[in-house]
Amino acid sequence: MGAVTARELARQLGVSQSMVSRAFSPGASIAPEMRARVLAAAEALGYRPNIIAASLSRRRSSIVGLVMGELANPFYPVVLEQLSQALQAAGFQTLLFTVPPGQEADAALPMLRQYHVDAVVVTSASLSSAGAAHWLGDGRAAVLFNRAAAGDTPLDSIACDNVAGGRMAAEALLRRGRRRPAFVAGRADTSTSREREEGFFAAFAERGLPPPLRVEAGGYSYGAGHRAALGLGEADGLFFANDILALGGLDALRHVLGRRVPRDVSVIGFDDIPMAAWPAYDLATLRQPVAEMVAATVTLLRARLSGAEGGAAYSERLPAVLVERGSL
Amino acid sequence: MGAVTARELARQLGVSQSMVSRAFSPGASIAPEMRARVLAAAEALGYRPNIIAASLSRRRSSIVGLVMGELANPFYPVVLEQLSQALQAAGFQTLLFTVPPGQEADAALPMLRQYHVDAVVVTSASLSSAGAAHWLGDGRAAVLFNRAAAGDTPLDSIACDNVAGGRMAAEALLRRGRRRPAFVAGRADTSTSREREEGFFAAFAERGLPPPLRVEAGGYSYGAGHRAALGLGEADGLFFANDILALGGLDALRHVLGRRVPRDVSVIGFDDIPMAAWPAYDLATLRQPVAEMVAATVTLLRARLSGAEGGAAYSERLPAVLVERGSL
DNA sequence: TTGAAAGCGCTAACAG
DNA sequence: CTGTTAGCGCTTTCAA
Repeated sequence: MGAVTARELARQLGVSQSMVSRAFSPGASIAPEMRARVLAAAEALGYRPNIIAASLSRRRSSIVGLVMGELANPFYPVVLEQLSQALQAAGFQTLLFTVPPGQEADAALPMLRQYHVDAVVVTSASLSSAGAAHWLGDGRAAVLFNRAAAGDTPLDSIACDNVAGGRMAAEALLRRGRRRPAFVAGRADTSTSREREEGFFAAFAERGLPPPLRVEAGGYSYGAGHRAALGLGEADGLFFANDILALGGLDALRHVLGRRVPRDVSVIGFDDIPMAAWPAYDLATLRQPVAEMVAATVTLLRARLSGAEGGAAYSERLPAVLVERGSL
Repeated sequence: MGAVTARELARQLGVSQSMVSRAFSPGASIAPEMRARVLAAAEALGYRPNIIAASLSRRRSSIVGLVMGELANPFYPVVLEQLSQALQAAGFQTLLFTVPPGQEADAALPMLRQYHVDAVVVTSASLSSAGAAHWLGDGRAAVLFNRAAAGDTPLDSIACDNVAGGRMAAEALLRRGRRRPAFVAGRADTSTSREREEGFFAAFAERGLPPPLRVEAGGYSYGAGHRAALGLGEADGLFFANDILALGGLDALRHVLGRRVPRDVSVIGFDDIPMAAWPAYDLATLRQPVAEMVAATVTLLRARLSGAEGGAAYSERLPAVLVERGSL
């Protein structure tokens, strides 16, 4: 380990080791010339502060834990990439934990604690109230991304306005003159599916129309969407809880049930994953504003980490955008 | 920070703090009863060793840096998920770095050094010789996943046998009686594309057949594959450097060029991403043995980290499997 | 087997 | 602005 330390560098410069530390600490009180001299020497010797040691001393790791499930849903790799890059840009590193789909993020918490991560972002998985309470009680930050906090759990959350999105899906189908709508739910334990369903059904109820059909796919996969669609032969307008389900449904409709889209049936999804735009699918959908959600998450994290501890849980809902494509 | 420390725990037990440390160190010399007593108390008080402190002291972080680009290619989320879970199971945590596609992993190295990660796994990006030398010179481990080391760089690498895979693609097309084959390359700077091409061309050359046509997509995306296929109107058998390119090509063939697959033209890809199996594509491909590659990577990492420093660079090539589907 | 003591490399008061 | 002095929480000799 040829790693040169601050002490070593200081010795060579004939200054105290503190000066090296200060040279690398943004707001520290150090003469500009001194800082320049130290940085130059550091550059020359290849010195870089040891973040592990700094973390121990500062009691702050600059590491954010990211808990993910469902990486198989193409929406999440996009989220992961953007989130990781935004965090990097904000000076955080990302410690990644993957949990099996449907399992709670709680399992990752002990590890996250041991690594003393500053904050945790949970996406495509949920955090139990107990887990959250334990975590927050420790003075750490936690943000749910694309998830709502369960019931009374006082957790920050950044997501898109799923209820409004569900309503927009309903309106789009109604504008196309669809009279026999149906909703394909994902897993009952995900807030996204529940909220989208809520908005979808509300739009029909408010117009005095009968409620749509409903089936539950039970998961978020192409195969689950495929199977779910098979039971919806008589519907003429299908709203799937997300795109990956919709793609599976679309193929079932066309290749198994022999129905034409959109002539016989309109299909609309949610997320706007890359595949939705492919010509083979050309799937209408509600686009989640991922970039804005990521930015909001990073902003929130910084506020929580620098600002006043506590404060009420913050929840932001960004609007989804209807993307009309050939399947509608 | 209510975090209880080893000293605190030791005080309550009336033992030395060293004993707490030993209780948590697998091979330490400590009486079984003592260990049990410590662990019980730890459990009761919610004590967990602070890994940051341990890392500083032990000069080993149990963190593996994972450098990725191209998360947009559906092959990599699968890799990421499996790799991260295998590493977790092996007692490592994953610090994730994403680099823009086409950029070298070198940019992440300084950060990785600062965090004193034990090893780095690079996938869907490459590591320059200079970067690798610098890294390895420091006594750390590095493994390329799904990449070959460039030229003389002495880097460990785990990948599938791309050359043999390319050959299998050629043979599959020949068995279908295709006479005007073409290869769609990805980026020239990726070893995967070059090796698959090599095997593909070799198969024709060995049979005294004229070399296939060749175009370069210039990247790994659906759109790049789509564009590349447009210039291949006269070919009757297309081998794409990977599946995501092939899917784009398939759509261009069918929806733009109006050619029927496989009647007019056979298409074959590489990787076996989930979408390849979807009915809308039903793409023949060469499946990479991801699980085996991941296992080999973890095994190699453990050997490098515990075993003798140095030793020659190790390179393992696992066989790809031909998956025949409707596009062939 | 156990305890004492010396760090790991850095940050953060506290004086000057 | 700069140097000195304590630690951060754990691992690891070295004696006992």
